[in-house]
Amino acid sequence: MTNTTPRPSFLAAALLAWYPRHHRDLPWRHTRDPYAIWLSEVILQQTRVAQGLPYYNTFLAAYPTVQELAAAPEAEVLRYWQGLGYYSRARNMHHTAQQVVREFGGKFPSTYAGLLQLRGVGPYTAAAIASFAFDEAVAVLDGNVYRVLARIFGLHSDIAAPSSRKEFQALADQHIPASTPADFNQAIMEFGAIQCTPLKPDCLFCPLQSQCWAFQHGQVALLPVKSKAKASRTRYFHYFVLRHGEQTYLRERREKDIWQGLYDFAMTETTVAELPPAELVRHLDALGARLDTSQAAEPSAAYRHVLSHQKLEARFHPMTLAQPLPASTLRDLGLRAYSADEIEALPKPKLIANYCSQNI
DNA sequence: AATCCGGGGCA
DNA sequence: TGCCCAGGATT
Repeated sequence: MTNTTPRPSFLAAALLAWYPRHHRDLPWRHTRDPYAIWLSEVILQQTRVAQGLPYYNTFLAAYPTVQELAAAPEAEVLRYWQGLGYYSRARNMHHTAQQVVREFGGKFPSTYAGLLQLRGVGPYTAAAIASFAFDEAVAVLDGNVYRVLARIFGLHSDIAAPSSRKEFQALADQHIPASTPADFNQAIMEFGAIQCTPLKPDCLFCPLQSQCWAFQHGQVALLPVKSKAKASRTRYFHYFVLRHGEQTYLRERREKDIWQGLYDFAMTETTVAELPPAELVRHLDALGARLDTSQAAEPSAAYRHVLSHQKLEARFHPMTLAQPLPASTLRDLGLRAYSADEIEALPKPKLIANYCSQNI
């Protein structure tokens, strides 16, 4: 009888030897609870560990179980997510939590295919949960894995192109050991995050140096190949910070745009930096805003805020109202008056939270 | 296949 | 200040 257990590939063997000696001690590596693993993986989408770690702890303390997350109001969930960005992640998580509770009796699907059906769970997250929580042998493919594979095997396909996905996935699937899929997935991502970094990788002390195509060919800095994103557009936001007494008016952003579900002020947008004074007057008029004095409504300096795909330049026009805004305005624009404490509790974009912390 | 969706770290 | 990083949904 011959031994049919496949020998681990050089890649798996090297990574599995490297991992125990170098990995970081992170809280989600001490649990097999698919809920906690799911939370950590969604937070870590497009987010570094250092940035996501405090959110993970706070979020898990607020919602220790999927039932508690499902029962929470969406605005509260978004408030915990405030500052983390890509807010659809939080909205999708909330939706999925409710689905898991209602349809699956509070238990997560236990297979890659089942997990993939959940909103906000794509190939990466499904593979991560399936392997970490359920030991399914499905290889994760994140930015770290792309980089490690591209360098080790000298793959020059553009990793930004969806078509290269198959090629990298096939390679990863070929190397993941059926016996320890979770360790392999953790190891290859951690190796990319710590050793085989985007800039200045530690090739000198790399256990894979002798078998790394990029190192052997002096092309480490050239791999992976990744096409650049196109230049982003600039948008100019003009916010009307309307106050009456101790109250300030805000509204929930419902339109299909950035920051859906978060709160900001009444505003208008222009394609040039300046808002002509006549336009300002026209907008205030349309709001039915009766100002307290003939104040010149001096706008704030520009707050610049850079997203990956847009550059925002925001000016704030603080105004004191002589009377509350008319009910028709509140209805039409979705505005509501809030106290300072209530504003603190609302989920807001970083830009607005910054402004409020200095001015409200 | 292309585009949209935040924010932070580092040189 | 500019450059780099990184999954999923939508169209």
